[in-house]
Amino acid sequence: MSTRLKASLDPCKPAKLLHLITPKIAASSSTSPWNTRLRELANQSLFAEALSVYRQMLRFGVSPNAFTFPFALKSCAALTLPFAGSQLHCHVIKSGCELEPFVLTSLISVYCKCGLIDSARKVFDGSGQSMKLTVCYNALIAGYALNSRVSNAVSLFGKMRELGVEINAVTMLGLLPICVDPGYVWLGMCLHCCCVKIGLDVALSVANCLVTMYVKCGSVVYGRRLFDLIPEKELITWNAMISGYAQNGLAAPVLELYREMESCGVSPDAVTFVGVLSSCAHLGAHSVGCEAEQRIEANGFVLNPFLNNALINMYARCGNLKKARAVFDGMPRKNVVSWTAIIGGYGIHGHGEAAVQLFDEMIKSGIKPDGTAFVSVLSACSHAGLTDKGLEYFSAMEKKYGLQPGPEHYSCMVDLLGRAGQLNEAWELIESMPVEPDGAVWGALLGACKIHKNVELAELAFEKVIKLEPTNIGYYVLLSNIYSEARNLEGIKRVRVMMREKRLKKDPGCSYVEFKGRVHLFMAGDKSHYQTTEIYRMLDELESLVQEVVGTKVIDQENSGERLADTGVHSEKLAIAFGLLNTSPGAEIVVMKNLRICGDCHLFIKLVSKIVDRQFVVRDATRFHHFKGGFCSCKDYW
DNA sequence: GTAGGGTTAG
Repeated sequence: MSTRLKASLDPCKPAKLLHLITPKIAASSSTSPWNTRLRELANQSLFAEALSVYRQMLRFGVSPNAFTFPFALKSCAALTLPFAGSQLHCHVIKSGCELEPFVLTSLISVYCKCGLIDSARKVFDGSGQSMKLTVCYNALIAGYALNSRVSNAVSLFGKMRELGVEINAVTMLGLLPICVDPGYVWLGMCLHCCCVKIGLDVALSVANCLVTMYVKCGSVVYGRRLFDLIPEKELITWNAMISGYAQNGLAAPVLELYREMESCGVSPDAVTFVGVLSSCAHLGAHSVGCEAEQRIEANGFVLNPFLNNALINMYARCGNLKKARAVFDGMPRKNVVSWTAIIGGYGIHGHGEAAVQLFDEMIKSGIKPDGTAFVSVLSACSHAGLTDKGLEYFSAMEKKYGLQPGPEHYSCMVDLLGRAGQLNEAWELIESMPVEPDGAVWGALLGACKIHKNVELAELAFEKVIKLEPTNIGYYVLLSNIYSEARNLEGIKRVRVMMREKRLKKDPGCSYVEFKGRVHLFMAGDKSHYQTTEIYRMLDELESLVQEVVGTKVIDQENSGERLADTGVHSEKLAIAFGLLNTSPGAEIVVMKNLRICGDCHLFIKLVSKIVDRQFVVRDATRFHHFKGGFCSCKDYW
């Protein structure tokens, strides 16, 4: 027996156990009172304590029985103790309980949860058919699902049907999560029908799981339809839908649903707040996020690492780097997600040096970076112009950390080289890619061509990108703007014809400002806001002030000459005017935009900032902002 | 007196 195995079940010192077992239990030679205590502890999720009682029981010479093992095994499973689990298996065999269905099922489960799926299968196969109840199948199916052995889970389900073993709600709960796999969406639909047929859909847990399955497949609409049909929603139901919206980038519906949930009298938990915070990060809804943080503190969820990571992300994305750093520094145990969030935060705001420093610190602290951590540091390098540093990291990725760069890393590198004017190197890098370049890679090259006014290469990049993403309007606009700067009217016309043929319309740009816990959203030329008159009056004043300073009206490059669309007053200008109208003189005004900020607006805002002596932050949210469900009207927000 | 399951961050 290995020393590790021995240590895992070694009896504890008696002093430690005083609070766990009463003298009466200690004095008893019968198994029953020990089992009762074991059950109590396991049911309260005090698994380490339950195992202590089990060890003590052996020490006192009390024999475990079929009522002991399920609780002891469950504790091993919860604590992921494979050695203790296999040692318990020996005890089970010794006591002759191996074929007790309850013990059998617990054994399968403990092996599955510890990742020893083949041992679980052996236990399953070693028992007679009559011992195999639905629960045994359920435990193994869930185990296969947990260990990503999708086809094994599905074939075991087939076996159940073939042998006529009863299928119940828990069978479905094990199977439904694997239907998120694109290859098994068909199974998900079949299972849904199956649930309805045998009436399992009324079980709240199954309904929750179905909602999750649909939203994880990206079908938020089906998920929501099902959600609306559930009459008595519990916390997990709300969380499934809230997390589903959050994962699909539908931030505004998350906040709506969160409020609805509260008005239904359901109290949020840590999972709810993770979804809410990530949506605040998407929307730049700083004060909603702060409000959520207060509630998190009031509810005692402060030590939850998921929540802390979500808080870092939210503060960083909302521009409050100081607070993000404070949360990060306050975390007793930081994982790679915590580091990635803070590095990404510094990167987004152009603090490349700080991001790089943090990345090095992370490595020093012994945390191994993953693919996402590299995305955040590489994009930080590219935004801050740290070309050499970025190249260094990129080469270390594979050589030092054994991580195969994906298209997302290559697009960062193309962006990095492209911004630095090394267009040929960027092109060569794409040519050398061992993986197929995606739209973002060619798109990064196209973007670089705009900066460095290289029409010839832009045409090549455009040809490639449009094959991969023929309906992405952004690339047509980019090429059109490149032609526009080169005064190539023929080119502009060609792009317009292509867009017309494909029936593409420019996505409406929108900007938004957060004020008193509400997000105020403006489209270009928007006149639906309740302060429209004041806003336009304010803009008129600003325009004349700017005109006085520069002597001429700021030329709107994007909208002069050949126009792609009649956009009216730019949305960021409306948002700035709204901010000036409603915030106190010293306060910084943070404007978020879903598309890239156009050069004309940039100039206008810079000038206004100087003239009125106010600090503006206009965030280009293209890199992380998704309105997949289409644009919400302003009314949805106030 | 006992077992199987669902929601979570970059």
